[in-house]
Amino acid sequence: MGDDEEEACKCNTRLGLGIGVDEFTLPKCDRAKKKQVVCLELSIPPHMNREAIDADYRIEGSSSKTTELDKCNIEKKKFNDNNDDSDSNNNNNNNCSRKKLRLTKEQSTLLEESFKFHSTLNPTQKQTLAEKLNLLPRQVEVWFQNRRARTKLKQTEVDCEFLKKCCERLSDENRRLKKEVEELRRSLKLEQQQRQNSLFIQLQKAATLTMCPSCNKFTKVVAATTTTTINSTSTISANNDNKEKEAGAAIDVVT
DNA sequence: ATAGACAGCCACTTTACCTCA
DNA sequence: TTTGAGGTAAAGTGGCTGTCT
Repeated sequence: MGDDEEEACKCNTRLGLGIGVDEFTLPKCDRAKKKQVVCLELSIPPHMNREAIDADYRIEGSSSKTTELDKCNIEKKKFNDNNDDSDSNNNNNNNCSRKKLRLTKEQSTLLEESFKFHSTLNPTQKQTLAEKLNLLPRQVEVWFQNRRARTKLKQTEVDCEFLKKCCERLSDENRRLKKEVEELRRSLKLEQQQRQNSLFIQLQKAATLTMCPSCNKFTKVVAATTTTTINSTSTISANNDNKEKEAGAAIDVVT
């Protein structure tokens, strides 16, 4: 049992919450006793001191070309050198598997440039790029997948904005056309009303004329008392333009 | 022609890490 | 100085499709 393990047994700084027995998360001393515990693991792996963690968590900006995965492997190697126990090794693997890779600026730039050139990679290109960047081909592949997703998302946002603007423009146009239609309807209605009014007046005038069956002359009956005889050929014109004139004349006659 | 293995991609999700209030 | 929320990006997962045997 290593010193770290001993320390963990003496001073168990773990928070536990779980169901069943998790032998991997138990210190060896507890494992040996097969303690049944409920635990929430919140512990710093014994092989990682504070400096190691801090260094690992701040790769960006570092001039080192070493990747997280490499570091992980280094850590694994270190750990394996110090610990022969396979259970502890598994625990270490679990911790490393989800440590997040932070790409350096150089790596990001090179990946971006390759992406500009071709958004998908064939296996050879992937391998070459991975070697160039000191990354795993899988990491390059994942980066390209995520990059494609980001591009698509951005394009969707752009499209969405464009469609929104189109929609606004069409709504405005629709409102404008509706208004125009409404105005046209109103003026048409007014015109119709005016026509009806003038027709009505003409009809009224026509109703006041009677034709004498014997002499074929129109007689305008103004009132019960006064009548005037008008020559049909001269005063009744088919021409609508003259109707107003006639109406005026009729009024003169009436007086 | 068909079934199964496999690889690659995508959509969605999880997780580690960072920034900022 | 600490802390929690929210954002970002790497990585995990599952489904789909095309290719090969």
